[in-house]
Amino acid sequence: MNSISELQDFIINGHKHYMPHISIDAAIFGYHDHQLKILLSGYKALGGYCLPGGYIKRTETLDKAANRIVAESTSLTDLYLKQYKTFGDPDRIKWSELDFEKFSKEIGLPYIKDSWLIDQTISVGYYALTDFSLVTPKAGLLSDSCDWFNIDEIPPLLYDHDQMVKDALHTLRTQLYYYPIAEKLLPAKFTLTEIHAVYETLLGKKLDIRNFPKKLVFLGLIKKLNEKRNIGPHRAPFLYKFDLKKYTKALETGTTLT
Amino acid sequence: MNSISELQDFIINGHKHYMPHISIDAAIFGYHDHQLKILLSGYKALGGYCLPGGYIKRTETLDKAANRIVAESTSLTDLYLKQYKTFGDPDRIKWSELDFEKFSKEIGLPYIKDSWLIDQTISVGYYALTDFSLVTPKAGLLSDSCDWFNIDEIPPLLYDHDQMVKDALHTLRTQLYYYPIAEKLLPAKFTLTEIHAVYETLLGKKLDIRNFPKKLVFLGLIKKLNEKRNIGPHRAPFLYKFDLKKYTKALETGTTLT
DNA sequence: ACAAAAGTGTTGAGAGTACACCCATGC
DNA sequence: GCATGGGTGTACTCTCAACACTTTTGT
Repeated sequence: MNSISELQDFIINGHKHYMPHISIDAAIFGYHDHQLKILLSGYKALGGYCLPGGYIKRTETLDKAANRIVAESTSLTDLYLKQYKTFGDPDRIKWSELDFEKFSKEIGLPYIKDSWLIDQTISVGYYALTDFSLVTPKAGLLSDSCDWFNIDEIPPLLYDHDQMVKDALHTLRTQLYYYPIAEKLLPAKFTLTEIHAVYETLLGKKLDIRNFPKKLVFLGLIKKLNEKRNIGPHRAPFLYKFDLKKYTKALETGTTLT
Repeated sequence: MNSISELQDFIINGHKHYMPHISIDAAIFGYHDHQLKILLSGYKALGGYCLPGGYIKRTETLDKAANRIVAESTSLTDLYLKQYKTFGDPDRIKWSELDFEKFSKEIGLPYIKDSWLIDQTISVGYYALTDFSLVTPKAGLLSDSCDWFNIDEIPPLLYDHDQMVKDALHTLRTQLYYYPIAEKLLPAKFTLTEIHAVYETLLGKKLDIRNFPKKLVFLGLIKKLNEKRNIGPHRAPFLYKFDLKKYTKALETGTTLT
């Protein structure tokens, strides 16, 4: 947690710089070596975990805000963040004055009436994917911790964040063949075995190793290079790279139907 | 436009019932007899057209708010409204105090300082499809008119609403084979010719009449019935109906990939 | 019998799926 | 020469796209 004075300023003056009632929550998935994790922020005062989130500055686009918010909990700056859904049920976040008073006490601040943080909040959901071994999570302004959790060992989350994770994962899996989501997970040049492991782990199922490269090359996602990597005692595998030109072209035209 | 007192109350007290900084804008597409239109609200004071929109009550879910807002400009209550994207660039709506003062003057109201309507607004985009011959558009609280426009005769819209329409239409077209979007356009039992015309018009291109029914039946969207309709001097066509069970099943499982 | 609309069948090309064996390398 | 991991090819099925003629019905 940051300094008390910084926090106090945020609570008192935040509405001058941030828009009230609207937040961004980010489902950051982390892959490494056959493992899929997700980044969760812990809030002692609230007694639970959430997706890392934050408010939108009045000068920012949504995408920029999402990037900044993620950078604040990960120090990552070039993620491929994608908006997937906006959540706005009136009971999704129930911060009453009472809760806020309690919260203020917990974090050792005087209770400030009519804070801009009170009241319901609509949240724009973003997701991204990164290599969790390269990330040192850090707590945000309001949160006490930020850590990687295995995707199938997620504790029950606060508010509607369970649903957010579920929707984000579903979107991620659906879009894995159409957007360069996995690009940040792999080195610029990678082997089939590596990307195969990524896709199997993300989708949570086995993919036939013989059909897999055919499909990806056919879709234009990856390109075979004329280089091999030396991996010691075994046959040297060919290297591949993402072919982002084709991705973006496909994005513009959209799905076409006869 | 509604009564001045109602409007004044909305401007002064709206923030008690509605959330500031967040709106919903709806791209309502209308089909009838080979024509595709879109519903636009006219604002004299702003000198232009927008998608019909509104604010979210503090007690509503987003979906409910979208339905209410649409009902306010169409009297339609059972649309299949779908959230497609949230728009939040800081310069997308530039209502400064000055603009608002001018607007107040135009509509014949005293200028109210620090209105909750000032300031930037993030907007959640929804779209839907209906039969425009069944709809009598009506102006909303703030707008002066509401009318159907042919899809290729849309005037340049205010703010970023051109982009909103473009994105909505793209989403609509992409999802036409996977969600029951067109269901409200056709009677419960319809002929191939009818649904064929709908799909051609919505997608803006010719669809081979011989392949078309094969595809729709294969996807499980429609089901052939054992009935015909008498259409006078011609061969009686078979009737079909939407098979919503399969739709919803497909929705839950999501796109699965090998 | 004719005008108007409905309906249908085949073929070739390309993508998806399932399946099992050989290759290269370092020790 | 063997252990380890890398890499590929074929056959079947299914979907997609392109294409034009026959059937029904009322007048």
